[in-house]
Amino acid sequence: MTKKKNSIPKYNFRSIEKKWQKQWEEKGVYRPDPDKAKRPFYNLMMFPYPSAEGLHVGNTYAFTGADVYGRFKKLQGFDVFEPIGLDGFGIHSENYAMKIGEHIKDVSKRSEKNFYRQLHEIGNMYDWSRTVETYKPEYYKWTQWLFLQMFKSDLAYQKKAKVNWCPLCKTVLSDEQVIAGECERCDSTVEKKELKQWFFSITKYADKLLKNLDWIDWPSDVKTNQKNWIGKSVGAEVYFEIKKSGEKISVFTTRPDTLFGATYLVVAPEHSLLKSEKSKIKNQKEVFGYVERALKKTEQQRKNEEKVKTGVELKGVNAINPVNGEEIPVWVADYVLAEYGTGAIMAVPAHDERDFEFAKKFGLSIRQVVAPFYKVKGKDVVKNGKLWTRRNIVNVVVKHWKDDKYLMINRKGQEGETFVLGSAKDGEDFVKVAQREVREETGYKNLIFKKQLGGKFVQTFYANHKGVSRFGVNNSFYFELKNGAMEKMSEKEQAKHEVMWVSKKDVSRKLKIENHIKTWNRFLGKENENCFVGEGVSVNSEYLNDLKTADAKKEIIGRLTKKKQGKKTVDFKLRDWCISRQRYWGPPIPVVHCKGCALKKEKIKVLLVHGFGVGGDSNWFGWMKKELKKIGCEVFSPSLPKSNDPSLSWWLSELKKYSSKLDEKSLIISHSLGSRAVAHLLAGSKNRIGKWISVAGAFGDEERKDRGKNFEKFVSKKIEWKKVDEKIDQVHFVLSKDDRWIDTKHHEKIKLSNQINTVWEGYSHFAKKKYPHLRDYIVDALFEDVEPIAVPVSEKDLPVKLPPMEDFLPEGKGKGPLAKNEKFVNTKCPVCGGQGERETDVSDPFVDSSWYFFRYLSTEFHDKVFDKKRTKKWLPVDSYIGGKEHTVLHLLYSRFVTMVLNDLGYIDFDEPYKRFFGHGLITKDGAKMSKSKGNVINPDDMIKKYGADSMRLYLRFLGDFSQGGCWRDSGIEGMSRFVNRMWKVFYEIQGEGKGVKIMSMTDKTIKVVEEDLEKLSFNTAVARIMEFVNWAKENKTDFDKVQAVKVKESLAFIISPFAPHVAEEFWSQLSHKRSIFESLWPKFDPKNVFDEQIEIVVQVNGKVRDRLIISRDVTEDEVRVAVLESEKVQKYVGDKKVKKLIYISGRLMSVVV
RNA sequence: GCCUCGGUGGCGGAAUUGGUAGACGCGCUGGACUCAAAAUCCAGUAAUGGCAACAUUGUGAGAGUUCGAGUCUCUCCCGAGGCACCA
Repeated sequence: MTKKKNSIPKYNFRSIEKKWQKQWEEKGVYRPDPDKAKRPFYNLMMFPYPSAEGLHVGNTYAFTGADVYGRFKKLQGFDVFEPIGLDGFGIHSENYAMKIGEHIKDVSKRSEKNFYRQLHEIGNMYDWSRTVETYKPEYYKWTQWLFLQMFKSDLAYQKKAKVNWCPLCKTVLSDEQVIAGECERCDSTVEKKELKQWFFSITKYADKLLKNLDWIDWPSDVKTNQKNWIGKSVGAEVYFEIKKSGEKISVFTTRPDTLFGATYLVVAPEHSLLKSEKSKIKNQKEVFGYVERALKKTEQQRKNEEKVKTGVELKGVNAINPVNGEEIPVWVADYVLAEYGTGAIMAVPAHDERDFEFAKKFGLSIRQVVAPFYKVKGKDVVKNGKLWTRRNIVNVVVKHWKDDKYLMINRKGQEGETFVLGSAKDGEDFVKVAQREVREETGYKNLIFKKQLGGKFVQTFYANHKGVSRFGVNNSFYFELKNGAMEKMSEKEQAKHEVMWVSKKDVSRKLKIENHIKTWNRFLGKENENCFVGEGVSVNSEYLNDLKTADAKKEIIGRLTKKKQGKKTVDFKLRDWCISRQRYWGPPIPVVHCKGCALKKEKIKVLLVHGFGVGGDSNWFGWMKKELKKIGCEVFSPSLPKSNDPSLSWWLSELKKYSSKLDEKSLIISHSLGSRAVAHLLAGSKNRIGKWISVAGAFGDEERKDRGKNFEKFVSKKIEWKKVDEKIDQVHFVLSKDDRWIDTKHHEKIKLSNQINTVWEGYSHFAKKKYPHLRDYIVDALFEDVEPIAVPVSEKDLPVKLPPMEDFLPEGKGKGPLAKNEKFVNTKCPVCGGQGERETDVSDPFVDSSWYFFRYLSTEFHDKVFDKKRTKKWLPVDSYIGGKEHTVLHLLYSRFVTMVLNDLGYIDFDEPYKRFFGHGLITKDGAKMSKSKGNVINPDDMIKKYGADSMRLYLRFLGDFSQGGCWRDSGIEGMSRFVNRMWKVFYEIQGEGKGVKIMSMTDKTIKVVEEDLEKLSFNTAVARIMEFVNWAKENKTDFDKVQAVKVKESLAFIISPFAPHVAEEFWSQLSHKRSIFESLWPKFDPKNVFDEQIEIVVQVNGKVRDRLIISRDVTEDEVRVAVLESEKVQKYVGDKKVKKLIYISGRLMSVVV
């Protein structure tokens, strides 16, 4: 059998792809040395959330796209690090597990395996020795570490807050996860719930997050998204005094220049003024009824009722405008939000649409304080903020007494017709001026005033006859004539103007002057200037008059600040980041709630009062004192005078020294006769005291009277229990049945309102040195009212492992499933060692993903979050590619975390990503792919059918990477054909031809593909490659030996980022031993990029008429000659004169005739 | 309502940033090979008119700037994404 020479092997993608994937992994081609790499390049892509359904084609699209870029960088000689991991914690995964009734742990295990298999098969250059999974303790140990750093830097805090609660997911959502009042995930209506939550103070970094956007290399739309989210607005706080109360109410405004136009105030339904001024409100029923209804509204209702403004006036409450002392009404309305600004606004209806609508609805006054400003032909006649010469101008529209015609005049010697106009002095009645002007210029005298046409507007103009720049403050009026009666006019006056009546239609045509066009438009109702929100020139504002908005703002803020009536402020829309999640599948927040520590912090004072015949440290007192000091109490245990013959008054005067130090949180412990003394002490005490624990208290009157006169007096004095009751919150009477001195019956007779009788056995009269049981009892009583404080778990105890739990379902009561796990909850306090309770919330999965890129390079270190040196070497990330849907949340959070780590000195940069690129979405049949629509493409099927290379190529080709595109089955079909064609062409080129004359194609292609790759313009790069293959095919038999190698090597290179397996196969066919990805991208020869012959387009009057093929280095003169000689040009030029010749070098010549 | 990005053949999409509109691919039409089909190969393919060379029109609509506009300016229409009573 003779083997056919140079037979073409079949393109068997299955075996090729497997072969190369295996070799890459074995040889570690994609494992850069993290410490020694010379040209590090961190090519990051957003790690996926591993759904159980497996990799989505959308993921494939994103990942292979990022990989193309990474491979290109590798070919350029960079040590590219391209890691992958799984963002597996979170509600997504948990909900899915719940749905299919399996445990989340099992589901995750399976998903991980499946995902990693798929991620291998797409042929990316991942470094598989460094993966990161957020749900593994090795990882979340450091997520918890991050929380601790936040906690220590006062950036993590707990707060009771109204939060977004999703009733279906049974957890809290961040503002970012609420889309138009609905849960991002399950679309149920989000409720407001008051819960204690953990927050990160991202707002402390608002300014920096915003500022850095100025210089980071990100697409502008991503930047604007972030800018809007941060929502900085610069403005002022202005303080309004409430009349007859002295209380000041602060409002926030971005337009302090409109202060003179503030005609009322509005407060949010939550505003404190409603409480503080409650007594003054005359219509309380109405007001508080409204407030109650407003507060009950859900987000959904607010959304539905959007823009229908409601509100109630607080009758009897008036505010005083600080700039003019004017009294203005105060309203409550839910269009004012409590969370933004100060929860109160000054309403300027003339210049704010919401206020305008509100004022119109409730008949509140509207005052114009800003006039729109029109510049005439770019001439700005403002100097030092002031306009030059000012004129009040009156424009007058006059309607005929019978016809629908309007009065116009034509000034002799001037072009065009105008309405009657004149100027007025300040303070003059403009209506009268208008009438006067009409009379003087036209003679008509019976004018009826109809209305003013809109507010003032300002316009600059050049007063020709005076030779100065002026600005006019225009006022437009509309009059009707009662009849044609006229005044006699002098001939001189008559000669000045020609008067005419013009129909509505013609008026528009005749008007030439801007202010009259404006006037006319207002008359026609085309221009609504009642509410003007733009910037302009201040009017009706005393000292602000004639100032442009920007200057007026500065002026008013200056004045307010001086008089302490306001100040410049900045407000943000950004809120703190709520990280608590009441779910199971997340990293437990590493905090213990400890009462012991809270107690220590509070330094509770305890007074020990001993009994008959002993001292302050007798019996168990000395020991108890130590015990109480241990838990942080301040203990007094005085030895009372002459305890063998005790006088009540002596004892009391001694005790009073201490009782004056006690307060409502303090505790008194007394024994035996001491209790009796305490009862008297309390009865006569001025201050209230928290608790009293009386042990074996001697309150009876039948006790032994044979101990002396003083003692007798002591026990016979009656106790005023009623008074005692008023001074004490809680009383414990601790007794022992076998006490031979004390009868328990005495205690039963005492009936205090908060009295607890505790009777034990075997303690006799409590005269021993130690009673641990009593101590515990006392400590419990102390702890009862103490709010525990949050104590961080110590770093060496991390991770706080998520305990295995069979039942991980949320209950929806505001606490997470971990709360059900007593073994988890009960723990030792890391600070005091006492009994503590673990926090049962887990943290938001966005915390996991806010720092993962720090971890990849340090996965082998278990004693530090990351290696400083490596981080310095590789970060910030060189290229970050991911979905646009994360442009607000994830990117903002990770920027925040980076800034914090920078401030804490862990890193020396404050932005995590040098370059971010947001890719588009991939759709099917014009719709998003989703399981419910049944239009999901599974990458597994495609790889099986066409191979990873064809799929990778097709995904690059179907559209611009940043725009996304539409998946079509016929498209990948075509791409598969192309790959086969290319395969064949590669083998068909034998290099046995005579040589091809023009070889510029190779260099040109390398150049353009290189440029496209750098721009991530993958679709055009693929098109270029196709052109190259078409060209190679056309010339396949003509290449000589040298040319053949060049063409084949070039092909291997340009295809390699897209179809790495095929490229590698080509490369090895060319007898290379090492991977193509270990060699360098070919350099094109600039000389070869240009063709010898170029084509010059010839246009006549902008239309293409001819093309000249000409040598590359022609001069302009030579082109000109050739062009003018061209027959086709001659035909179009004819005998017309050639006006001009425009030459674009090497491209085009345009003949203008 | 506001902000951002888009609107180009039958379809996905190109166009050096003001300089040949429709690269490249899909689809379609015709042809070759085949008994036939698939695959493959060759040719054509914006519209209109013409046998043809060629001419005219043409980048959502209208206007403008320019020798020349898909690209710049203004007005409007449509679509996508984001924000939404943020003072």
